[in-house]
Amino acid sequence: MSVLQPVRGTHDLLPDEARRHRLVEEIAFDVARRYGFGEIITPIFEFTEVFSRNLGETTDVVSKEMYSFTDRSGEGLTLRPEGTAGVARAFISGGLSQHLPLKLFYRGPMFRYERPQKGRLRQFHQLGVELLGVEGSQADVEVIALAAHILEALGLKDNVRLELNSLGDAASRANYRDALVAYLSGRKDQLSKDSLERMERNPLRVLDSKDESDRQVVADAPLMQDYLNDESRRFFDEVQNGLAAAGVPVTLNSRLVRGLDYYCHTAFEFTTTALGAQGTVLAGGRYDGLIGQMGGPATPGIGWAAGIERLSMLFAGEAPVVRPLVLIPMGTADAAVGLAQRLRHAGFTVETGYSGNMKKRLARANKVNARAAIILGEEEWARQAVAVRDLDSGEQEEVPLAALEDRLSRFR
RNA sequence: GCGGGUGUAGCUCAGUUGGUUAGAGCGCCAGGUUGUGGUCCUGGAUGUCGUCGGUUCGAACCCGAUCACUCGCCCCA
Repeated sequence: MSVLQPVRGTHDLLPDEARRHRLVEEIAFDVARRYGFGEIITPIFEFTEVFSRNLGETTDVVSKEMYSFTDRSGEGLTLRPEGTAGVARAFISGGLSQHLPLKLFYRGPMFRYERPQKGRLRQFHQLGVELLGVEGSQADVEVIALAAHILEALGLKDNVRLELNSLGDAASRANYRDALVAYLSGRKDQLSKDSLERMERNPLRVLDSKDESDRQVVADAPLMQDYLNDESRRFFDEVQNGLAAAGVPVTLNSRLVRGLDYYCHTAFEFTTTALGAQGTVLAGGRYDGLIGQMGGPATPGIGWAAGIERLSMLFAGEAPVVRPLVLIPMGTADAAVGLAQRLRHAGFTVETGYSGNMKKRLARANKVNARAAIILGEEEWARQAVAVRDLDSGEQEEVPLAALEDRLSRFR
């Protein structure tokens, strides 16, 4: 351990990267607002049970990836590994069932103890949405259309593919699970050791295996869609029709499974091939049972989350930087301070150098991509004027102080 | 948690079969202009060669451990 290194799997977002990160967030939130979503900010840690009881005891996230600790009063707390459970908890704590349907947007750090890789960190950032209180498939359609819209706004439309599946309701899922286990049990000798474990913990995961032999077994396995009951079947059809109407292209993937237990019906992922082993950029699904299971009023919900670092790596756009004006005092330091404040209060972005002769100060102005330099020479100052130099054209003129804001307005 | 690769200036990277003061480009600083930038010229500073230990007369180079990054598995955003 070297104290001068960031903790494994954590990263500093240095100014250039921080700007991209914030821009991605803002683009996403801007689109979400158009769909009526408002921001919710919940704590980054919760009582451990908020996650351990609701994500599923056997899931990887709960069984081996949580940053859990005991605080000074002996409470078991956990740094949030995902956003939905905390939002659901806040929904209940805050009595928000009075405000359904509810559309929430969130963003912020998440924590999972995993082996870091490209696009996979121990502290990473997600943005996501939750739509609570709508039973019908319009909610699924709107939330997925919003996701597609955000990815499009980020210029990623051609880099991602939407994969969709239905996990059915609880009854359908249980039936299917039994059928799948029965099928797999007859072929244990052909399954990888990972998949034999999956059969015990979460049989649906076997469908997702990358092992060649597993894939051959899975190719002939029973399909979820054949086990959907009428209700689930109809719901899935509605979602597909709605997405078609919204103009969102879909790839059906009957092997798409979600990692957390609370999902039902709609499950989806936007995937890319540009991030190595980390193909998922944005993923989510419906979780009708979660809030009731947590002890709140039975409330359906659907949502998704996206990894901001992953989005940021794919995002080609440049975060705009305001071009400042640079003030250059020549033996007029106090006057420069006063003028800088005057211009900042008038809404200009003003930088002042801290040392050096004019040559150095102009060179630095260049480096910060300044639009213009305002030179406070003693002679001009005596005439109540300054020299204004356009750093793009090189043109320079003397401007009376009284007219300064006016003359500078074109450099805004 | 498992397996592979990598680790030399702020950045991108050279560094011959182990041999003495470890290099380049970019960037940075200074000067060429005691009130004028972006180009150009000149000069300068870079560094526990990831860390610790071992082999050797001698290690950036060989060996071991460790840390970090990276690729894949697991899993996921």
